[in-house]
Amino acid sequence: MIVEDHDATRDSLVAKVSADPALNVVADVATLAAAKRAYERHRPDVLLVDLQLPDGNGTELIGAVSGESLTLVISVFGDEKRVVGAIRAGASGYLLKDDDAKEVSVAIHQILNGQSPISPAIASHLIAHFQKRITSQTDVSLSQREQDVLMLASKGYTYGEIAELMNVSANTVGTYTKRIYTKLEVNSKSAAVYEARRLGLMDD
Amino acid sequence: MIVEDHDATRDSLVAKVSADPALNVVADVATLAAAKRAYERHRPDVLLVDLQLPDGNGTELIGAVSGESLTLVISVFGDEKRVVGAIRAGASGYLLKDDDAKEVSVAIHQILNGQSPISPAIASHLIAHFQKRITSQTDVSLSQREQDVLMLASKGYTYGEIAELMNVSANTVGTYTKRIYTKLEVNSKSAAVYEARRLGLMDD
DNA sequence: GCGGGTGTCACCCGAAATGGTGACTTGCGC
DNA sequence: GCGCAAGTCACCATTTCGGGTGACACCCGC
Repeated sequence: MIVEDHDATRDSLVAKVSADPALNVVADVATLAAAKRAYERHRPDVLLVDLQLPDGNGTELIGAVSGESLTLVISVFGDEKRVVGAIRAGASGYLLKDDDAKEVSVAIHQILNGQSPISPAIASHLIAHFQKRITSQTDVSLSQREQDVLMLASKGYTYGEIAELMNVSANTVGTYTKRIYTKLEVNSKSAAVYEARRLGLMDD
Repeated sequence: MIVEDHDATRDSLVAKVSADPALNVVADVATLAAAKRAYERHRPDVLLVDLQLPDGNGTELIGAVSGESLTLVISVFGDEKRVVGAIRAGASGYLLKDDDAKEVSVAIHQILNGQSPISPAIASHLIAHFQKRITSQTDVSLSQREQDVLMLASKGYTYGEIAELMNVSANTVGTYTKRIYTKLEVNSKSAAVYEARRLGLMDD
């Protein structure tokens, strides 16, 4: 199914997909509302969706069908917000319109095979998200025991419970905790957990 | 600079890159140790690196040069651990050897332009990481005020301070906090922060 | 219109955390 | 061998939190 408001582009997509004997276009629509109706009727395996629609945002549609159908975003826009939003919502691929849309049918097959076709210009945003914490890292590091304490604290254990789990005294846990606070420049467990995660200091 | 232990593959890469008049191979090596030496001597703009090297892991090299040079992984392996590790370490692109390595020079140019060429089979792992929380989400949701409280709590503010910042009474903050605990099934601020982040309930 | 979620506030108490200080040992680097 | 990070423990005062209970008002959906 194809969701794209620009008539010429939509027709072009329909043509490209139809050209592949293994693929079948069950519906092509221009608005979010029409897309929702058509989706219920046809339940397509894969949706090609444009993010910018006259009556709403394609991301919404992606979120709605996520888990039921696969979606491939085809957009002219490649800003970080849109990209991350679409991926978060459940998109399996993201192609820039001019860039790679020539080979839509290839991309569709890739998606059906569990792969994720992504234009290089788009992928850089995803990667940036992954690396954000790492690159902006300060030179703090937590010792093993400190990490252990933080990990357990983040799960809601009290000093006493952590002490038992680590086989040390509760006072020791207190000492570690204070050292963590000093290193991370915070003064509470919650802030420590937040900072540690933000800085990528916890191995999840 | 090219880091690849398999002779034939390395030669092939060198040939492909050299064929592009805009690119210049300053060094091609087969081991991690040689790579480190060559890196210091040449300081290349871009490194093509294989993850599997006889004397160590390519990810290590990526981490070492991260911030100074750009790296493109070219590997036969596409398992999640390796992919995420390499990206985390700072790689800007990741191509599967057979899959897309034909167009290495194109990929290098993309990288130099701030883009990130990634094989579809690889990208799916990154995307999976992004969506992990979303797909496995339970149906909890926090109200606006609850999110506000959590956000401030995660920065280390006490009930009293949060109350001031939100212009409500400290008791109210306590109420919100307890409601958060109930929803997330936790019983401390740190666990709440941890859970909320894990579930993607906080907009960072 | 009733129930439920949300927003708001209050009081109470015991448990827990925070903050400060001090101290001993081990191991590693210079 | 000295210094410093790390691991270990202790004591103490003050603050904060967690959990329980109760209350009232608003708004939205069924």
